[in-house]
Amino acid sequence: MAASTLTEVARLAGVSPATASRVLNGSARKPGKDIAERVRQAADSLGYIPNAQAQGLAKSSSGLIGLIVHDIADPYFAAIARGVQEAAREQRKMVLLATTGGGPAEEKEAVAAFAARRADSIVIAGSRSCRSEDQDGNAELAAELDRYCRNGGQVAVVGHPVVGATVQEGYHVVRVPNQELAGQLATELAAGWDGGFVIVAGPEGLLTSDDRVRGFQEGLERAGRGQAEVIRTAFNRSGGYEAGLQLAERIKAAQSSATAGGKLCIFAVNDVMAIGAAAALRAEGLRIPRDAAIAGFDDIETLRDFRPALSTVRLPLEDIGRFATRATGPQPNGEDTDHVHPGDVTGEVTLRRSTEVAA
Amino acid sequence: MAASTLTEVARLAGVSPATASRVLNGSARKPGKDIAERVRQAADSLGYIPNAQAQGLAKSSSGLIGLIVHDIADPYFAAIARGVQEAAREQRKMVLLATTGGGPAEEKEAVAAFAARRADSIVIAGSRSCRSEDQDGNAELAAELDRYCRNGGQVAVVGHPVVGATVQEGYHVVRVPNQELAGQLATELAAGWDGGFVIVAGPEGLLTSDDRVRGFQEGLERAGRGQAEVIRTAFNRSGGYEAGLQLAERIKAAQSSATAGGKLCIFAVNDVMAIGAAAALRAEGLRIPRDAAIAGFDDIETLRDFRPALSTVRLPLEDIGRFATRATGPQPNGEDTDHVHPGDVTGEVTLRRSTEVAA
DNA sequence: CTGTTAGCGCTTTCAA
DNA sequence: TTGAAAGCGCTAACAG
Repeated sequence: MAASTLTEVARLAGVSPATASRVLNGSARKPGKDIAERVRQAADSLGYIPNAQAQGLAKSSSGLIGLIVHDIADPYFAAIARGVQEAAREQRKMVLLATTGGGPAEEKEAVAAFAARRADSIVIAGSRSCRSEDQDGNAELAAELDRYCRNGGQVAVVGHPVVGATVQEGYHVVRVPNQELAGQLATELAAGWDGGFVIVAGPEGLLTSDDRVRGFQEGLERAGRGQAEVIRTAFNRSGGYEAGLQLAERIKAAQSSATAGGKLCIFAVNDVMAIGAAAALRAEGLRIPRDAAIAGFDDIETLRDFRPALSTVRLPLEDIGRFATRATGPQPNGEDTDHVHPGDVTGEVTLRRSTEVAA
Repeated sequence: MAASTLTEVARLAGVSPATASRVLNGSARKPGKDIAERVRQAADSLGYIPNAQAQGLAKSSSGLIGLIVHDIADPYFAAIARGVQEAAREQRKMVLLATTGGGPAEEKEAVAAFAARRADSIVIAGSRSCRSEDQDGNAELAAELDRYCRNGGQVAVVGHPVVGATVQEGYHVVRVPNQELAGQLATELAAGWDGGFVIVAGPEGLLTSDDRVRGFQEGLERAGRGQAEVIRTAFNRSGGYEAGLQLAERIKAAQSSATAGGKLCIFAVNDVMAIGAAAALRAEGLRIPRDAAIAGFDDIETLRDFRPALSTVRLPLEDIGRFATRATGPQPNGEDTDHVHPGDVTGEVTLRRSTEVAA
């Protein structure tokens, strides 16, 4: 009743398990054609499926790639996951998924679980945090990762290195030029906007958010504008919504007062927050871009049909996942390929309706 | 350098591996407190992480749940995946992800891969197809699943049973009342709409799509309306977009002709298609609901901020994933709980702006 | 309660 | 080229 084993196949074919193994799985040595055929027949007459656990045990490698995300239902992570999945398929590996909600403690657990499963590599997506409350967690995570690498594991992190992680072999970082791109966005926005700016950001210490804020401020400065006010809130839709509510008040107040001069351009540090903010403004009876302009970051695919179309920075999310995964995989076998960066992440400022000045 | 083993821990603690195993992993028997402490200390002084592969081999079970989706970046699947992930965590298992693009052949491969890894259970999301081209694939998939179940695997399918699968122990189906709900949607829509209806559907043979079409037609009939025309296209955004382009032509023609009487209400069999169709109409200069009404199905979370708000049928996607996963898990240990359905999937018609008749 | 002894299914030297 | 044997790390009978 139980799945049949290599030994059974071997017996049926009248050969040793060793030979059967050599035939059925890729071995350096090639058994005789006749024998090979017999084994293969026996194998599929028994419906033989190799036991990956046993193989893994014997070879001490599992063909598994661990992926850590905050939330797989978040389109940002889902897009990255797709890329990871594709790259995994290229390497003929399977992906193990862990959802952590973003806490380093859970991430550490996920790494340990992956290590236990002897995952060949681990991809960590999702912003790092350097808040003091996360300090211990980060340290533990770093330690766990360290150990994993020391035992031969490969890890790739999207965005920033894990805070406190020792640089070492097997540890890759796929850098995302959040700061530069946010700067560009600010520059381009400033060129067509003479009102004020306000930034809707995630909690201080969230590295991705901080980078984008910093970059945006720099861009503003380069454009000869003053620093924008920063509103800190949750790094998700509802955070954006709350901030939007606040801003709506303010905008309406400004409109009714005689001061009504410069309109506000809101930069939310990611698309999902931007959508939340936009929803709040709309709920308060404001229109975009008539009453306020708004821009996001990421260019989430599912959100592209949103109207007014959201100005944002396109990030090649799927590629990011792919690159990260490839970085942990076997070295490409091409010759000149090893000093070519396997993938430099670049983004693109994409201005759309949501930040157009009224005609 | 390599991860340390149970044997090493045991040696350091001065006990037998068996004892070490008993204290470190949940065994029925409890070793003495003093000994237990020694072992535990040894374990974390060595940074011991149990080798799940070895455990799996020995216990012949892996703590893995395989999840099969068409595309993890599709918000529909991402939402289900989140539910699966949560339920997996409840069962202290990890999820293995396979993305198939929807073909039964790939699905079969995924099942085989899961079987090779000795996944404890498999959850298959994504519409079944009964198109003739998929017939062979379905048969093979069914056979693979069969074998998997016979070897003690648990499988849950979302929506419909795999075409041709023999009903048997360990095979669960989480039914989704697509047809009924589509019927209700049609009824409610018909109550407030006196124009015509047209259905934008996926390819014939896609069971989910077919159910929704059938249900909608029935609802129309019950409301004393004639059958709606069905436009077949791809079961995704671009399918919706194409259909939308066609319809836009038609609508504009009707508007310019004197006939301009009944407006069109478009029912797209899923939200993503609906959004695509809406985008096409908009691109052609039409407005919703002024020039046409439109409704979808699923109530995808990310799409709720879309304007005009999309009328749709809310499906508890996350619960669906959860239920499916739970169905494959250990029986709940409560007493009366076993004749209580672990989860009946129900949906809810949700009418919003996109189908409002102009005031 | 603890230790000993076999495996789980496969790969891989090492001989033949 | 093939087979025999040892072992990957852990669990589970069975003894002690």
